[in-house]
Amino acid sequence: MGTNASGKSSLGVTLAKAFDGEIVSADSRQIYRGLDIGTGKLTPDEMAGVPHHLIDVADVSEQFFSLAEYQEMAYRAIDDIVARHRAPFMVGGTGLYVRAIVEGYRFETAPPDYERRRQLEAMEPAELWATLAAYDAPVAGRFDPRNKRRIIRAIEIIEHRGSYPGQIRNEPRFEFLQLGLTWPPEVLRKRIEDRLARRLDEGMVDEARRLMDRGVTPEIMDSLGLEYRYLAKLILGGYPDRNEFFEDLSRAIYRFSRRQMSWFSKQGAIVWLDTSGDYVAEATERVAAFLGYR
RNA sequence: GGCGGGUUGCCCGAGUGGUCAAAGGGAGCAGACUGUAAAUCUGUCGCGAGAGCUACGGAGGUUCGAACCCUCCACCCGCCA
Repeated sequence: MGTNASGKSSLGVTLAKAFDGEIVSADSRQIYRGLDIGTGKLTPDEMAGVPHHLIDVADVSEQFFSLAEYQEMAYRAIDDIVARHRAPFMVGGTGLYVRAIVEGYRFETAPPDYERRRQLEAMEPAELWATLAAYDAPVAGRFDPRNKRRIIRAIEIIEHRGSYPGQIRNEPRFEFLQLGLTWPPEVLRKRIEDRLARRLDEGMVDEARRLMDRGVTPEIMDSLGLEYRYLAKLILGGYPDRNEFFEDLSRAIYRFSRRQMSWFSKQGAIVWLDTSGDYVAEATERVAAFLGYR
């Protein structure tokens, strides 16, 4: 199995084609139907006959698509691919999704309680943290008092099962070859800007407008982050001109990709391809070796 | 030509005699994060290991002490002509 840490490109398709594989997307936004241009989904043509899984499997709504749901669906897809004697290729840059599969995260069964969350959400960070501390002071000490979202989840878990779990043992289910791509900062910037310009040409603004017309609220748009967050702001008149929008968004994407790097570079087993060389060839060799070809 | 306002660190912007290397924001850089992860959150941010050095348009001056007061110069901006 391979994973591509940054940039979609068609490396995944190329490899899947070469090794009789199928793709399992690890992209937290391509999960959603209707987010196409802004997430850079491949067109059927670009997929070149390679089956893609975990794309367009959820609707954008108030209820988020959780990591646990992702894991469950991904496991199912991978098992299915393997059962048909084909090779699964995970592709995508959502670090947490990749890790949940690669390391075999196990989750506390504490499903989100949207009602309760609304109440907690209304609290001030300090108050919220105090609530958690009242349940379990040592656990509260591990959380940043200002990070509401994570504290809310901790409270949710405690209220659901009575206590906060200690270290949960992972159960990796597969063996992985992990491949990653990186570029020098200036190159990365350039690629991001070019890609953004291309998406705009492809009608990204209209896509966002359509979503909003269809009832996706500005709050939800905002929670989707990056393109959709900034697009909503643009559509709602939050930008004096397109240039400022473009700069803001491309910077945000750049920052995000740095965060991705920060995440993946902790992933010890990842093989970073030399992007100044023929990385497609390098990737192909690595995969061949991993799969035991020659 | 006259009167008034302005010039602050990469950018925006606060600061009107000491506690100012200078609030705050942005950008940059680094990082955390096991049920929203393109999310959420944090640290750092003039140079130097340090003593210290360099900085608030420029040059002088007042003062024990100036980004803050005075003088001249430069540029920008309003109103009058």
